[in-house]
Order: sequence, then structure tokens, then C-alpha cells
Amino acid sequence: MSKARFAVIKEHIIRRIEQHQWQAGDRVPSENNLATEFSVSRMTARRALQELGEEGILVRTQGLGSFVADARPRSSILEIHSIDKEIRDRGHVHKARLLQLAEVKAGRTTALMLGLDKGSPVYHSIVVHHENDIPLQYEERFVNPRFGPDYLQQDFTHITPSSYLSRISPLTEADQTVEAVTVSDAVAQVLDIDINEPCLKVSRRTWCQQGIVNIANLYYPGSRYRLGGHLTAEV
Amino acid sequence: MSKARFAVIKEHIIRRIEQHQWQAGDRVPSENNLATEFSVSRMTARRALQELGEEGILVRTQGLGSFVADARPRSSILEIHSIDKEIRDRGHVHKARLLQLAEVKAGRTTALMLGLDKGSPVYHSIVVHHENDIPLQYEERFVNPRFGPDYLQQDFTHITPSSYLSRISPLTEADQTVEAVTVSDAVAQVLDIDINEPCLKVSRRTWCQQGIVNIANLYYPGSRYRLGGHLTAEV
DNA sequence: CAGTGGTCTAGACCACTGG
DNA sequence: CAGTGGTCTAGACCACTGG
Repeated sequence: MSKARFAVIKEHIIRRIEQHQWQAGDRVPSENNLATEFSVSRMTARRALQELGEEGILVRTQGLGSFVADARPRSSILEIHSIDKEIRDRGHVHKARLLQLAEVKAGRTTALMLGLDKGSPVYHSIVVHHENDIPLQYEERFVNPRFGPDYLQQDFTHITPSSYLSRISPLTEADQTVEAVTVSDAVAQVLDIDINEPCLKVSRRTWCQQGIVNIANLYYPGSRYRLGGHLTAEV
Repeated sequence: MSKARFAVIKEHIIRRIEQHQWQAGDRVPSENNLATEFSVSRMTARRALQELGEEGILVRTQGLGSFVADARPRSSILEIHSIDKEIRDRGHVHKARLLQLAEVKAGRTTALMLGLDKGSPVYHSIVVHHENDIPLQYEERFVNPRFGPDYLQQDFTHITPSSYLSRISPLTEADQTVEAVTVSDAVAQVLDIDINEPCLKVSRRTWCQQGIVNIANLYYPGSRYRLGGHLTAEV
């Protein structure tokens, strides 16, 4: 059986949006235009636009038209997300820039949080993740060498620290806090934001079976990111 | 302007279900039956059933009919944190200050998010929650009158809006997004923070069995609050 | 004003389900 | 088979938006 005609129109519109021929805020053809173009009745063209509206892909306003919705990234709070996958899932280009990768001596707080002695060697990395060349996440990590022995030898422009770590020691638990903060001049500069722009700070500590793997501080410009989640009451 | 005819049919069906005249699993009248009964075209009757299907109130099967969906469990697992309890659990004093409580006409976005028509009456409240006399949360809500008919008569200095709502219509689902933002002068003033202070904004939309109950925007000064969570890997 | 989306009609043909 | 929902047409009138 062939595809429904309204579905064909939906796919056509989605394709245009995915290929960036129609950007967020652009007006898409009206019901009448689509009806003519696809040789269908207005009701059929309407259904395509209607459903895209319900799916949050378009925003429709009587008297004005239908517009490509602003697609601000969302991710689930409940999942330990991998930033590169998240970006690629949106059909965008992920690039990572490595700012720091070295062994350092654990300070008091870091040592405490990792369950190590003060002054123990830990691996420290700073990576900035870009979505279509726009900085989206400033990622700083302190890694327990025991659970990521080859951390310093990785190429973090091609694999994310998080992917590497979870591959060699599967996560069993995580602690997470989310705050609104402003960032230091240095961080603001690499994120390419104003010094006063509020940022989401996600601080995460992950465990594997044998102990604490790492602590991560993730900073997202408030204007470019939000955390999202959907909760359902189960049985 | 009068109510759309498909909306009238929807309400009729919902009323039957709420009054337990139609139980879970019962078959509701077919598109043709409703069209005859309400003297509308089949397309209009269809739309009513269609939307109720999308809302999870009916389950429709080609060749069989439309049936009242299984009542989802009414657990309060979805005890989305109650701010007063949280504060008292810390051994501190909770006080609520009511800034606004009125019926307003839903704007375009509000109506859209609540699944109502633009201009429909909705209840609007603004409450500021204090922990030991320090403002901790600015809480703004838009409530669907259908699920909180006596909302305007409550004393929100003694019961939180959230408690009231979840008591009269148990939550089944929620959507939530978390952002870092700055707030308007007015909000900054009642929160007693600097205009540049980053705030956590939690936007939440809650569902009960029959539809969307309310949307809430919660603002916390970044310096006074963080969201925390502990995650465990399943299986 | 012309153009947009919102609602609605009275038909039609189809795929699917149960008896 | 008769009845159900799924898709679609070619019209109609309306409320709303901008110019």
C-alpha cells in the first residue's frame, strides 16, 4: 500500500528543514500553496501542517502562517547523555576542542570527592564541545587514574571523555546537581558568551562497580541549552 | 464565539467517562453514530474521537471501534517535590507570600500549552516561597479550571498550589525543562537578588488522567538553590 | 484589503475486523 | 457480510493578521 498523501507532504517539509533550506523562523508554504503544489485538497495539505504543528516542528498562527519552530536542544535529565550523540541526533555537526589534558595533583576538594588522598595524581581534562561550530558545552573532568589508565593517551577530538570512560568501566551510579551560575572570564571566552550570561552547571560524579570513576563539571550557555525530561507514573 | 462542535462532542464523551457511565474498555459510539446524534458531518465527529485518541483517553482500532482507555494507575509516585516539605525537612521555616491569584484569559502560548483555546479563562497565581524569610522560589502557575475549579478560593499561604492540585487530580505525567536564565526586574525584586544573578528556571507541565492540569514556571536564585539527583543504572 | 489558518459539510473509496 | 476507522475531495464560511 502506498504512503498517505499527507504523509508525503510532511516528509517533504521535514526534509527541507533537515537540509537547512528552511531555517527556524522561516515561513513554510501555506495550506493553499501546498494543496496546489501537491495536487491535493486543502484538507489534506492542512493535515500535514497540523500534525507537524502538534509535533512541535512547526508553529502555526492564524492569519500569519506556519513557521519552522525554534529547535532548542533538549536532553533527558535521567540519562547520562553523550553530548556528541545528542548533537548528531539533531542532524548537526559535533566538534570537540581539547584545551587541557594532563596529570595533576588532586586538591583537597577534588581528592575528597574522588575518595583519594590529597595530592594523589589525577587526570584532568578540559574539552569544549561545539554544535555546528557554536560552543555548547565546556567540560572539565577529574579522573581517577585507576579507572581510566590510558586517559592521557586518548584523542578527545574523536572520542568523548565520557564515551571512553564508560567503555572501560561501565557506570553503575551517578550523582548529579544542576545549578545556574555565571562563569569565569576564561570560560566565558571559550564559550563565546557575555560574562553575565547565566549558564547551566551540571556537576556529576560517576561510579563503576569498584569505586568513583570521575567528577565532571559541565557548563552550558543558558541561551543555547536546556535540560528536559518526561516523567510518567508507572504502575 | 461559540464552542467548536467537535469540542462539544469531546466534552460530552469526557463527561460520560468521568461520571463512570462509560468504563474502561467500553466501546463509545462510532463516528457515524456521533455524527447522527450531534447532527454533524462524520469528519467533525471523527475529529472528536481522533483527538481523544491522541490524548490517551480513547483507544481506536480500525474495524472494531473506539474504546475507553484503561485507567492508568493513580499512584503519587510522581510526587514532584513539594517546596514547603523540602524546606521543613531541612528544619527551616517555610512561608509563602501570595502576589497574584486571578482568572485571566489564556494568551496564545499558554492556551497552546494547556490544550485550551486562546482566550479561554485560566487561573493564574504567583506565589513566592521563603526559607527562613529568604526568598527561595518564585512560582507562577496557569491552571486549567477544569482540573482545579476552586483554585481561586484556596489560601495559598497555607497550602501550596501544587499540593492542592495533586490532591484533587492525581498526576500521571509531567514534562520538565531546566534552564539557566536571568529574570525581570520585578521578579528580581521579590526574590531580593541582583538583576544579573543567574537563576534556575524549571518549567513543568503536569497531566492527570483527563488532560493537562497546569503549567508552572519556577525560578530559583542560582546562589540559593541547586537541583540534585542520584541515578542508578538499571538492570 | 488579500492571505492565513480554523471549522465544517456531504459526499467518496478504502482496509480492516468480527460474525 | 455490515460496521468500523483511515484517507481524501471540493467546496464553504469564519476569525484573524498585516499592509
